Amino acid sequence: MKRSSRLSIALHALVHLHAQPGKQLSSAALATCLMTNPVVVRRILGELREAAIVDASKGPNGGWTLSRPATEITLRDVYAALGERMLVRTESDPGDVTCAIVRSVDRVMHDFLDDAEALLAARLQRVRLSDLATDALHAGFPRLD
Amino acid sequence: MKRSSRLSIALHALVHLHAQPGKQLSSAALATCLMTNPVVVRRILGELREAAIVDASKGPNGGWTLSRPATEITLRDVYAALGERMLVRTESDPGDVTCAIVRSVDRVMHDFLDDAEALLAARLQRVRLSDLATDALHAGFPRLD
DNA sequence: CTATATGTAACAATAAAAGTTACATGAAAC
DNA sequence: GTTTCATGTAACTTTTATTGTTACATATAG
Repeated sequence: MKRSSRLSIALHALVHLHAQPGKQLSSAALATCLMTNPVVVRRILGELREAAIVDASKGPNGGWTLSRPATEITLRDVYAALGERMLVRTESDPGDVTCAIVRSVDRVMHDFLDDAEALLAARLQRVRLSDLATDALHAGFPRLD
Repeated sequence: MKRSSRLSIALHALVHLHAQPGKQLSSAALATCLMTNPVVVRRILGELREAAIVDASKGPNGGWTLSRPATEITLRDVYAALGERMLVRTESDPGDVTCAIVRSVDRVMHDFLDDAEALLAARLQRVRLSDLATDALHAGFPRLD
């Protein structure tokens, strides 16, 4: 599989959970839907559980459910829960930081990326999980601007 | 070395070129500064050459120079020349696109990232190479907002 | 012609991400 | 209580992307 599909997998799983409200979906069942491994599902949803986005229950008929309505889950919540950076951080060689130019480049890029990251987060916050689910049927999607 | 340091290396090299105007710096010399390999320098600067940001000349006393003043080179130019995506594209399993949910997630994320990418490019355009170079000496840096 | 630079292909090494196996833990059903 | 079926997690393997390296062709100044 390609790089950084975690967010994609997470969203896909969440939409599946939303599509079957009240039902507990097991990691194995989700793994089949997502064409991946149950452990991968547990790893990713485990992070969402810590962020109180989903709940997990063990034992027979156990599995995953949404902790709250899909209208109250934004993509920012999911993004933050995964602790990922959507922005690729540009990094210099650690042995290279004695050079003033390198430090300057790093500092400027760091500031820029922090700034951009906040901007992205604000935009992600405008998209709700329910928007995603709706979009699976209709083409309409809230404009970002 | 860490992931995606190409932009960082490119900027570092460009500032070095700017710091010694008129002088031709060889890939080997730059590689020493950047703590990397001459071939890596050639690969990266080669892309900048195609974008008419730097010039290369062969033979003795050959090397790299800026094609135009550092005040006329923006970070967007460099970024675009490298053909990189600062935003990590979220990708789904190719065998999975028959699922309406996956396609929906992919479409929404694709739209979102395109949108965000344009936003980032606009911001990068405000930063000139000369700003970076100046920053290597002074702490002042143009505010982004 | 020679020395020295870029240009590039081919390959090796490294690092990050995902996939897999194995097993411990917990909760419901009987 | 014991059986069953789920999550939780550690350890390891596989895969992929990136970077580093070697080798050599090409061009150019002197």
